[in-house]
Amino acid sequence: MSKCEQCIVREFSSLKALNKDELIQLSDCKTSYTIKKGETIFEEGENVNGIYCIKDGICKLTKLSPNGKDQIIKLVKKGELLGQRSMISEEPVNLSAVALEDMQVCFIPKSDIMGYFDKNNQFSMNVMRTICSDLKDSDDHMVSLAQKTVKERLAETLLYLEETFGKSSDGSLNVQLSREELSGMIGTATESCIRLLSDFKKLGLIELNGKKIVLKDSSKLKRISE
Amino acid sequence: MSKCEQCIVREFSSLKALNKDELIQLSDCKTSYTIKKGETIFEEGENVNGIYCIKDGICKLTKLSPNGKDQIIKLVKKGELLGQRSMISEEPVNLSAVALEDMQVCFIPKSDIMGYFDKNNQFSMNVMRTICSDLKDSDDHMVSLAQKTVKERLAETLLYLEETFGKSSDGSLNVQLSREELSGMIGTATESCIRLLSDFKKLGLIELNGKKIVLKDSSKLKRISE
DNA sequence: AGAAAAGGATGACATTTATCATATTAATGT
DNA sequence: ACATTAATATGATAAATGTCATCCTTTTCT
Repeated sequence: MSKCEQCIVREFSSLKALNKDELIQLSDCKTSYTIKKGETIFEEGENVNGIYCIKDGICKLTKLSPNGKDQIIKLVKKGELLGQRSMISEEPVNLSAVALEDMQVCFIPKSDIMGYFDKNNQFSMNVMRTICSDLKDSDDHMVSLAQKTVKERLAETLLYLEETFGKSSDGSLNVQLSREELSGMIGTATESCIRLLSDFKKLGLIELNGKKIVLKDSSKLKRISE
Repeated sequence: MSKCEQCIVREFSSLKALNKDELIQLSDCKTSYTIKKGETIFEEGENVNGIYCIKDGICKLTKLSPNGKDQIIKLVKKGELLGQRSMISEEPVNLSAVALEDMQVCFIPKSDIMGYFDKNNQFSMNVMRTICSDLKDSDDHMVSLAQKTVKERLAETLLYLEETFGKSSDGSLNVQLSREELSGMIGTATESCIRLLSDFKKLGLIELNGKKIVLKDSSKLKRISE
């Protein structure tokens, strides 16, 4: 069993407020899982009863629309926590979490984490600030979806992906999404997304190589995204 | 100066966790304002440095899109608080608040409310739960904007307005929005919104009388909204 | 009251986006 | 390795939505 106090990713989340003793305690109650690409961590409507700490990998948070399509609400990466909102609201999770690549996650039962919520003020403030930040992002995203064209949203999303996940050695985005998933992020039909990617490629803004996408002209993409 | 401990609307917000002494203290530091319809309470980017408690009236929270249109993120009514997210994040507000009708609001400086945040656990939990609920609503709204047609969103919004604000004695929605504002809620061009309202009227789903809207067939609207 | 401005409604048309069909390419299972 | 399936790509077309122009109605101002 790996030890929380030696785990680097805790520094990136609200857990950084916990002291050494608290982290040692945490190590005893957590469960580690390996999640394969495509597997579900939890599903919309489930009672999760705890939080997941992402040690490695990226997952998507999706919500099923009545039309049968999955809307991607957020991508979550190494160092972030899942299930905080649900834990505080004492409600089932409202989103599904599905791995986009192989993941390492640790599950901490609600009973074990809620104690720090009362005792460790800094920790609860961190959680609150994270949720506030999510809310702000959500507001911004809403304006995009409501007011921007699909083309603008695609450009915006590509820039967001590069900014958030960086690029790998070959220059391509460090997160691989299927065309369908990318469509699920920008809220459009898969074919429309593919078509616009082709357009961007013809305009020399990006390069496509299977799932790999390289941004060639970020400043022009930036201009399109507004 | 009116007294918080005698104010009924506190029961509807996170403030219900405060005890009598705390409320009496609050009365001394709050400032009451009358806001006329159309006036701005605060603007996107401002440092608000406190929260507003809405004693009476309704306001819209909007965010300006790069295309120049105002997207309405949320409507807020009597009993609710404004500026909580900004206060916790210690950031400028990300939304503007504009009165949709004459309002009574009380402003409580951050310095006076933050104390309860540490001392009164129930109060801070209430605030958190409110923000969590906003986040959940925001996620739902996002899926609507991304995946539903304008017609579906209009039907959904009309039902939401009736559910949230009720109807007045003549059966019309108890909140009056201009066509432009309604468009700003559903994320569409004003003309498109007007056209669809006319369609709904021709189908006998609603009645229009100036700004007044009466829902005549909620179950059919419900069916359209999915 | 009357003028001016704002808001609402509607037609004509352009543009964007979705849908359906089908081809091509890549991934997967046995 | 080959068949099967899934993912990507593209064309043709329909449907949804936005834009511009114009007219009508209501509100506001003096």
